[in-house]
Formats: sequence, C-alpha cells, structure tokens
Amino acid sequence: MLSKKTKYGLKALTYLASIDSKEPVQIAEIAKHENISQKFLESILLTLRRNGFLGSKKGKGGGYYLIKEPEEIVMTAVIRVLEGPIAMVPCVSLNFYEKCDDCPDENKCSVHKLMLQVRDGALEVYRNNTLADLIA
Amino acid sequence: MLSKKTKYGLKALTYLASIDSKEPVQIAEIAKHENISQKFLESILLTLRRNGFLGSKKGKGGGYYLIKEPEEIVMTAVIRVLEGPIAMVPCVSLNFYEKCDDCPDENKCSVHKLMLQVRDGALEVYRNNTLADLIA
DNA sequence: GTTAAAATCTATAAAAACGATAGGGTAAAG
DNA sequence: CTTTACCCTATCGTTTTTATAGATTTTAAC
Repeated sequence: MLSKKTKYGLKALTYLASIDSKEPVQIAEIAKHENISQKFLESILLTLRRNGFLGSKKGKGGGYYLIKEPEEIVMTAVIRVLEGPIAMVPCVSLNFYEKCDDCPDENKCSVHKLMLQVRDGALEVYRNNTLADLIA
Repeated sequence: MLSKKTKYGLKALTYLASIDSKEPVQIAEIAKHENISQKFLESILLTLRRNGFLGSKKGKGGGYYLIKEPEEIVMTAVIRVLEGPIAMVPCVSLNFYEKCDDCPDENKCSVHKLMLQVRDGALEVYRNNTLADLIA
C-alpha cells in the first residue's frame, strides 16, 4: 500500500510542475488545492527539499518551488525518498539490501525468485516516468 | 513491503509443492523447516484452506496438503488472498476498487496514472508465475 | 533601520491503525 | 485418550498519520 506521505508528495510535486513558473508557492495553497493536511504536507515538502527536489524561500512571498525541470525528475528517485525501497522484500532491494534471517539460500527461495521479477517490473515503470510524463 | 503473512504463506505452499506427495504435512514440520512461528503459520494455513488452496485432515496423521496441482496455483490468486490488493492505491485496483476522497478527477491524477502502470507490471508477473514455476 | 507580518523550520507527541505473536480452549480423527 | 487441526481473543510493538506549540528567518512596509 502506498503511504499517504508518498501520495501527497507526488501530488505536491505535480502541482508545482503544473504551475510552471518558478515562483514560490505557499504550503497553504498546495494543501488547499490538493486536499492535504497542511502540517503533514509541511514535513513532506521539507524532506523533498532536503533531498534536492525543491527549493524554498522564507518570509513574505515565500514558499516552495521546483529546483529542477520536470523532465529531470525521475520517479525512481522520488519514490525512494518518500516511500523507501522499491522492492517488496529487502533481499531483492538494490539500494536497501538486507539478508533474510530465515532463508539459508536466497537463490532457492521462492519468495526471492518472485519478488525479483516484481521489483524489475516496478523499476522499469519508475525509470520510464518523469514528473513531466505525469502532467501530460 | 510484503507482509510476513504473505511471505510465510508462499514458503509454506512452496514446501508442500516440493514434497510432491499428497500426504498431509503437520504444521509443526512446515514451521520448523521454514523457520516460521508455528502459531502464526497456523492462522495463515487456515486462510489458505478457506480459500481453496489447501485441504486439511485432523487427528493423528493429519496436516495440510495441496488441493490443486502446483501448475494450477497462479500467483495473482495467492497474493490477493494473503496480501490483499495488488494495486498500491485503491483507485487502480481491479478487485478492491475504491474512490479517493480527495482527487476530484481520477483521470487527471498523477498518482493514479503512475500507479496504474505499476499495477499492470505487477499483474503481469503474478499472472506468469504459478507455484510450479517457483520451485523449478 | 525598525518593526511586524508571513512564511518556513523544528521538535514532540498523541492517536490511530496495523502486524506479528502467544495462550487457551474446542472438535474431530485415529 | 492422544494427536492434531480449528477457533477466538488479547497483547505487544511498530509504523503511519495527524496535531500542537513554538522558534527562526526573510521580506515588505513604514
């Protein structure tokens, strides 16, 4: 299940990309337009800023704005920051690999075998989608 | 993230399929062989039985056994029973559809657009894998 | 410059939901 | 009368989501 954090984060990014101008947009405006709890959104935007997706400007006339072109923002990166691992099991994760406690041999594990394919499928989708693709 | 319920369920099914014979296998044996909490496995096997994957026999010499051939047990069905929806968002789910409270128009929603593709990818993998494929 | 307002930042924590496990008792089969 | 599956309930721990309260920075107005 996709967390609301990811969902809201994606929606916020989409909104900023659709605005098109690089002018800062206030949290309140984004929250209202996308029906998101403002305080929750606040923390989400913060992590997006810390990870290089957004810039921010404080004070009057401040807000958040995209720091890169929508075409450059690839979903693999967004998902990993907001949702975490793309793989459904740590033992098939590229960026968050972890061995299973049970499972003496990964290569013979049925779960491993199946989830490897699922991961590859998801990865291909995320790699082929930028923020620009989602607003088209 | 894949729940342990699903993981354990898959491992149990795999084990039963690898045994090959249709003789009942005790919960304790499966739990021990796959490093699973026996009590937890108990409830998992129960739901697998209720959903037509397993048969059971009580008393001495009892246990669980596969009710269908491994080739007939397709992953879409198993995942839906153990894990629930394959889609990461209810608004793109085939079997568990639900409209989002926010989101006035699904067709314009970026999350919807992205998760539709992810679902299709996962679906293709699950459709192409039977229990027999996983033990090969 | 000073000030005040507007906004982002920070930290905490409460509330709710969910996942995983354990305990104890019942029913059926041999 | 023993063995095993079946069933119900409670609990513990974690994660997710939201709420609260205040600190800090920047800008704009005066």
